[in-house]
Amino acid sequence: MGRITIKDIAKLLEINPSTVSRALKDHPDISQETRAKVKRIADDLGYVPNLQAISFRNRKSHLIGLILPDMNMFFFPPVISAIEEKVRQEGYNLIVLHSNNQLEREQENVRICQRLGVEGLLVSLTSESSTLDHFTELVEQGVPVILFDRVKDKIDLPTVIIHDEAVAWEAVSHLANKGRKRICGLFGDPKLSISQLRKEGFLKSLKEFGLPVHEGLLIHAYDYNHGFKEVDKVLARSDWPDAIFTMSDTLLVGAMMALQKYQVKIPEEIAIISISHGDMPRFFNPQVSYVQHSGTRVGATAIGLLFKLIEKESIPKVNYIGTRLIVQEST
Amino acid sequence: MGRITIKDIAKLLEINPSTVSRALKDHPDISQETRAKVKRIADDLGYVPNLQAISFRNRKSHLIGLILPDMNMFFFPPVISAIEEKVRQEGYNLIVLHSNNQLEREQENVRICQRLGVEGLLVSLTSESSTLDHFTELVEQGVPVILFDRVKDKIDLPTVIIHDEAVAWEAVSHLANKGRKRICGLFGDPKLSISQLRKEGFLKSLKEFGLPVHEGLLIHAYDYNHGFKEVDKVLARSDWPDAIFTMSDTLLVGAMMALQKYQVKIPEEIAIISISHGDMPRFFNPQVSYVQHSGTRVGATAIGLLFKLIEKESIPKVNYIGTRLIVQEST
DNA sequence: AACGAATGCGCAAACGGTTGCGGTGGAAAA
DNA sequence: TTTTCCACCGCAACCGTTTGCGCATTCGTT
Repeated sequence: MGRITIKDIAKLLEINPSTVSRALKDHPDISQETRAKVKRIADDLGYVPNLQAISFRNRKSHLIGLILPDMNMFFFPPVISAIEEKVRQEGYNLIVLHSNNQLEREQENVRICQRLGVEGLLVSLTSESSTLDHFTELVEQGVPVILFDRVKDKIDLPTVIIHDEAVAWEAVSHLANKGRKRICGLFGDPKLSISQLRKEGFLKSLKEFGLPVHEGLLIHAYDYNHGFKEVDKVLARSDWPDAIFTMSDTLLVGAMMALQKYQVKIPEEIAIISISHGDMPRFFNPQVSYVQHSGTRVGATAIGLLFKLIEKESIPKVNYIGTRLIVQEST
Repeated sequence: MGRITIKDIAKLLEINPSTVSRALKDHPDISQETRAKVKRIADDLGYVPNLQAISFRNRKSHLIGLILPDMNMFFFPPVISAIEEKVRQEGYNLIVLHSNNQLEREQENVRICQRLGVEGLLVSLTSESSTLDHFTELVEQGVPVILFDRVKDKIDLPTVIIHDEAVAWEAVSHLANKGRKRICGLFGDPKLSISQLRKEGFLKSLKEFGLPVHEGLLIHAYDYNHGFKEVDKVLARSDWPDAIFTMSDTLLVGAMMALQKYQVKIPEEIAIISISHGDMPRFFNPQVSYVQHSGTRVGATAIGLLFKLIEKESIPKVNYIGTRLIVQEST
C-alpha cells in the first residue's frame, strides 16, 4: 500500500473520514474514546497528513518565497539562515530562488511563486530590475511582498535596508578623521541603488572634509577579481591613495588582494575600511575596520515584517537596520 | 474576484472545464479554434494554473528537498546554486532546510519533506546523525534520497563524495615532498566521517614519509575562531611546526589568522595547504595552495543522480567527485 | 412524562484540475 | 440512402481533507 490516508483509517475503524479528521485535531464533537482509537491507529499505520491536499483544500500553501539575485557567499548565507529559522517557527516552508542577476530570471521566479501560491515573498532585486511590473499581479492578489537590501526607491513596496548613504559616510569620515586625504572608493554595480547611495555618502563625506574627488579613484567593480584588477591598476601608478573604502566584502577581498600583491603596509601606507557582514575583515592581517551590516538582522527583520503583513498588520514603508562601526586597533 | 480558475474561463465561454483544460495543453481532441479562444481569454484574464491543485490531483509535488547541516559560507552557497539551477531546468522547485547541526532538526526536516511530498531528497548530514532511521520511511515510500559531502559509511543510501582520504593524503604529501617534516593538521568535528577520513589520509601520508605524529599537532576545531585559538596555542610555544594542513576553508581561515598574528613568514617558516572550495586561498598573501573541492560539482552531480533515480534509472552506490591540486608559486 | 439541550457522529459538497469514456453531428465511404 | 468514422466536446468521477449541516441518541429539567 502506498501512503496511508484518512480514508484508510476510517475504513479500518468503520467510521466516517470526517470523524477521523476531527478526531485527529481534537475537535470537541468527537468523544475522547474515538479520538484515542483514531490516534492510535493513525500512529500504528504511520499516517502522514497529505500537505498537498490540505493546502489545496484550505487554499493556502504555507510557503514563503525568497528570491535572491545571486548567491553572494558573504551576505546571503546568514540572510537565508535567519529567514528559514523564523519561517519554520511559524510552521511555514521556504522556497529559495535565484535570479542569477537577470531580470528575466527574476520575473520567472515571481511567476513560479505565484503558481506555487506562496503566501509571502521576500526579494532582493537584480541590478537589471528597473521596472517592477512583475510584482503587481501578485500584490493585487493580496500576497505581501517585501524588498530587502537590493531595492529600488520610488516604488511602493515595503523595504528593509540599511541607511546606505549614512553608513558609507560614516566609514569614509572615519578615514578622513584619521587624516587620510586621498581616498579611493570601490563600489558595486552602478545600476544598484546600494551602489549609488553608498557612493553618495562617500562623496558627501569627502566634500564635508574638503577633500578632492579623484575620478580615477572612484571605481565600480562586479566581483572580487574585477575589484582586484581595478585596484591593481591604481597601485601600478605612483600616486597611490592613502586610504581605500570598499562598499562590500566582495570588494574588500579584491582590494586586499591587490594591496597584498604590492606589499602595501596597512594602514601606514594605505588604510582600508569596508562595509561588511563582519567575518571577512577579521581574516586579514592587520584586521580591517568596517561598518557592520548584519545579514542576520536584515533577514530576521524582513521575515518578521512579512509575517506581520500576512497577519494583516500594517508596517512602515521603509525599515532601517542598525549598523555599527567596528574599529580595529590597527586603523 | 480572486484568482482566475479554469472554471471561470469555462463559464465565460460556455464550455466545459475539461475542454478548457485540454485546450490549454493543446490536446488534439480540441479544435484549433477553441484552443485559440480559450488561450486568449486565459491570457486576458491572467489565468495562472493552481500548482497546488495540479500537484494534488497528480499526486506529485514537483518539489525537491535539500537538507543542509548548516550554512557554511564557503561550501554550501555554490552547492545550492548548482542544485537550484538543475532543479528549475527540470521544472521542479527546491525546498532548502537547515538542521543547525542537530539530529533532531534533521529528523524534523525529513518529516517536513515527507509531508510536503517531495519527490527526491538531497542531504548533507549533521555530525550527530549516527542513526539514519528517519529516512527509512521515506525511502520505503519510494522517494529517492542521496547523501553528499557529509555522509555516513555503512549505510545503504547512495552518496556523492570526494575521496577524502586520498585528497588529504595528496595535500599532505605535497608538503612532505617539499621537505616539511613537522606537519600540523587541522580537522573538523571528529564525529564527521569527512574529518575521520581526511585525518586518516593525513596520517597515512606522514607514515609513508616516515614523519612522526605529534599529538599536539593533531587538532580538531569546530569553527574558525576555534581553529584560530588552537593554532594560536601551538604558535605560543617554541616548537613550531614547519607546515600546516587544514581540511576546510573554515579551518584555513582560523589557521591564517593565527599565522598572521605571529607574523609567520609563509611558506618560509611555515607552509600551509588546505582542502578548499577555491576562493579563500586566493584571498591571502601569499596565496595558499589547496586541493580544490568544488561545491558546484558536488551539487550538480548529486542533483543529476537524484533525477536519474527519479527516472527509475539505477546509479552507483558511491560517487566520487574529482579534485585538483592547485599549487601557488609561493609554496 | 414530555420537552429541550447537549453529545457524537455521518452525509455530502467543496477546493481546481484532469481524464476515461461516452455522445453528437457532420462528412466520407459503401 | 445507409453505414462508418472521426473530429470535437461534455459528463462525471477522482485526488485527500475539511466543514456546515443535520440526524440520532442520551441526558438533564420542569
